[in-house]
Amino acid sequence: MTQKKTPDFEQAARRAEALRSEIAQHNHRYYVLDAPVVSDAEYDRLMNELIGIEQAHPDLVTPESPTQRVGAQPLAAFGSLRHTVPMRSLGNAFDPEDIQAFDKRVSDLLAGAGMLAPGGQVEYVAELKFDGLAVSLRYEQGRLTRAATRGDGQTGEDITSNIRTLRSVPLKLIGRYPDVLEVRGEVLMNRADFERLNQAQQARGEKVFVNPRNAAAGSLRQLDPRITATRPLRFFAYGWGEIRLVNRGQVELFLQEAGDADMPCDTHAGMLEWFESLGLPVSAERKVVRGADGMLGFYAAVGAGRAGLPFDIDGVVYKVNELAAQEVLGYVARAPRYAIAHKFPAQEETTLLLGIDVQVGRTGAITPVARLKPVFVGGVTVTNATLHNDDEIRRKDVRIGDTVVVRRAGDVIPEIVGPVLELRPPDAALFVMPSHCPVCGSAIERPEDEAISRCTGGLFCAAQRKQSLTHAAGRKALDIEGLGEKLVDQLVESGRVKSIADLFTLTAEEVAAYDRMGRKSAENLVAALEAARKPPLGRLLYALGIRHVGESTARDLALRFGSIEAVMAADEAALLQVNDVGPVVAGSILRFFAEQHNRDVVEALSRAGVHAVPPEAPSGNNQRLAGRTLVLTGTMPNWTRDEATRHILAAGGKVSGSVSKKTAYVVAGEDAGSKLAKAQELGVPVLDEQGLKALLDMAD
DNA sequence: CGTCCTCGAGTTCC
DNA sequence: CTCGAGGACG
Repeated sequence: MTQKKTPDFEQAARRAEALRSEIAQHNHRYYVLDAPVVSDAEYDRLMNELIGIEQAHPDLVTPESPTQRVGAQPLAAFGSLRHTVPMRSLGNAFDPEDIQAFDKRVSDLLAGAGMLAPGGQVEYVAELKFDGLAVSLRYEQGRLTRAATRGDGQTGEDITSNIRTLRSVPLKLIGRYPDVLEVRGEVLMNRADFERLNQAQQARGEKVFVNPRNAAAGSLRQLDPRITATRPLRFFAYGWGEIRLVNRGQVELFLQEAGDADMPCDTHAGMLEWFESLGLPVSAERKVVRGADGMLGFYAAVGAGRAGLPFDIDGVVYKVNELAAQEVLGYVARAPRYAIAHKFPAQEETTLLLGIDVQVGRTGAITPVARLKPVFVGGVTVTNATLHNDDEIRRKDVRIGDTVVVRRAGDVIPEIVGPVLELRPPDAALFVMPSHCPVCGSAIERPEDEAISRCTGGLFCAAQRKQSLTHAAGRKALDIEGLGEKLVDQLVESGRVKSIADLFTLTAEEVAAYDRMGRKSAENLVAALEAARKPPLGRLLYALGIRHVGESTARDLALRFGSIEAVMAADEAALLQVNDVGPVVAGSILRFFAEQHNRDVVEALSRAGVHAVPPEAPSGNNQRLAGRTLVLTGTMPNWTRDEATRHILAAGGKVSGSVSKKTAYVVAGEDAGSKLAKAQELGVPVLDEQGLKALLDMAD
């Protein structure tokens, strides 16, 4: 084989060029238009063919070849790059009033400049505000030459070789591109890709990322572009810095002369379309709107569809559409006057972890609780967050003094997501589980195979005594209204109340003597106690707080045994007959009633006039739900969850908390959550309140 | 013995 | 709501 095969070489060159253009087109279709026309396998085949040709003819390799995305060697450090046009930040708005004020300011200024007819409405482009990293890409003669992070707005880090690995970023523009184009946009990661990346990181024992934003930032700040190449990063263009247009090859024009006939467009919306025609990815979630109402409408629509987006956003952005109008409005300090960011209430914030205290639960469970520097997140101020247990703290690697990310996800309960390691002070302290209960001084033990540490003090521990009283007074137990935490504290500390039974000997006079208790509330409490003297047996059993006996098991025990004496007399074999009672639960019940002080409480309750009502045998008429399990989710228009539960139980059905194949129906109300999705996934029939009533033959 | 289902327990803020 | 773990079932 000789090398002098000119026709061969030319054929290879043509083929290589054709392949590059085809691969670039597929990239464009896949990453920009989101409409691929070839399979991954076919794409790989094209790529492999190109690699083959380039290996045979190294002269044919060009910097824009898709094989060269990961060409550069690892860097020792990032260089810095100065932005020719600064990357500015935007003013922030949080309320509708802020937006109305913004619209008024813009309208007044434009009307003053004669650019808006009296009473006319300003046109804006509304876009998403991505929760990623702002970057600037510089194209010269259509070729990607430089890429930089935002940095301080004047100077950023040179991340050119990392940006080149993003397949959604074209290495070469298509169509009628200008001499120089600086594109501003955002690099981000889809939530699903972020989850997958973290799983892989964990499996390899490498550090996991706190959120998609941090993952994107970490990926972009890799000194080795080969690592960046493996990370699923996306890019969206939304603005520009320097633009140099060539007018018949001679005259240089800058954006500051927008409105000039040689600009390819005279609106922001037109500019975004132009970007698309150059092969740059632009988010389709954008809209031209008019006035404050138009902006707020977009905000509401995006807010409603937010969970359905594949990536995180922290709000929306409005920009005056006319470029000439933007120019008139100009800048104030560092932010443009023609644009504003309308932020969603943050769902994640960072704050300082001041300390970790422990709480003692009803069963003695010791729960570490994070004390946080108060932080406003998702509409409320958060100061505490549970850390669950030792393992959890170690898994998340949070230390006292850390700056931590706090989240209030879909639900209400705040959660510590993880520490921001870059901000960890050198003296950050590890949490140490105390060896003795902070309340009663008893030893804290953690069984070999369990995650929870427990105070061994039992009811000797004031904390456990208080918690068990609160539990017994709860809505699902004896339902004693007016017995709040403050009063329980006082009753226990004064020694007046040692067990549930003592509650029923309280008089209004006595209660009124305690702090913050008026005559009236004391009487209300005594009345509530009176009403609680005839609880259904299941509720009384639940109120006792036997380990592993919850609401549902207590009800099953009541159904089988009919009286508390019968439960106390039952042996293991008898207990095992009950639904959901196995050796562990049976052992727990036997041990509970073997304790003399627990038998004493039952006895004292009876003397205080508390007599449980045996459960009615299921009434024969209307047992249409017998043996069926239903799951409730969301808020129903008329019934509360408890009411619906009662009706279902009365019809012989069961209510469970989780959806599975065995679930007969899911009853979904307003704001139904993940359970509805699960039901649809498993093909479980879904009812609304009307449907449930029809099922119960109670339709109104 | 393994897998799936369900129950229990703990939790924040207003 | 979510996690962990006990129980039921194949």
